[in-house]
Amino acid sequence: MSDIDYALIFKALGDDKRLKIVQMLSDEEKCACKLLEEFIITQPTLSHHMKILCDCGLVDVRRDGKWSHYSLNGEVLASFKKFINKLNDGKDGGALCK
Amino acid sequence: MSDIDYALIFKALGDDKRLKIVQMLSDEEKCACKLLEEFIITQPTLSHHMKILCDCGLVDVRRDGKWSHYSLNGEVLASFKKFINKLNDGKDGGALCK
DNA sequence: CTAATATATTGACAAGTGTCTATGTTAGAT
DNA sequence: ATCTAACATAGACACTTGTCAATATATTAG
Repeated sequence: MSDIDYALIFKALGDDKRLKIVQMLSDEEKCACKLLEEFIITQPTLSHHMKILCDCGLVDVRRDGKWSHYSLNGEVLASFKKFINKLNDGKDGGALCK
Repeated sequence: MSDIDYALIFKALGDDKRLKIVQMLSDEEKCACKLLEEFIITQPTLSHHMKILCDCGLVDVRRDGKWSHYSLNGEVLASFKKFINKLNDGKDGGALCK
């Protein structure tokens, strides 16, 4: 259930276009053709990016006839947020003494 | 002040070793030699990874004689968390109607 | 000064990545 | 079945990346 590879998620988001795609998927799912309109890349390139986003677990696909609808996976996103929010710099008066 | 390239931060964290380094820097700064002990990589390779982490803004260096002490940059980390926490899947009863 | 220690820089190389064109696959319309 | 639309897959290519050995720089000790 929690075989999440966080480095893989970071790597997936470490590309301008994929990061923008994830932001576009925030709050609402979108089909590939809608996503494609926002970029000046070919359809196979978008398909490649979506595969990377799906492989890391952050994005789900819902097939509906000819269309592929992509959305953020709520559980993985929540775990990912949790992972990042646990990081702490030691300067903001936390549990550590100076 | 907020010329933060988030994709660059994601890219920096998209490597197993760099992600582990950032976790090691959570809560307390560490010098390069301490970090190096945890990995089976050469010193130049660690130096290369630290440069990438510093270049994206997430990590700061404090030079102290022969030693370089690395720590997480609180402001960038906070902005980064904020950026990620704004992402939302549209399924958890947020402001959206079904 | 010389020597040693901690770290950074350079140059090289194999492996990985983003992109394209071409082709394949699947579903709906005619 | 044929055609078209939406998407995926395969192969190729330039570019980037992680790694190392070798070298350079900077600081401290003697």
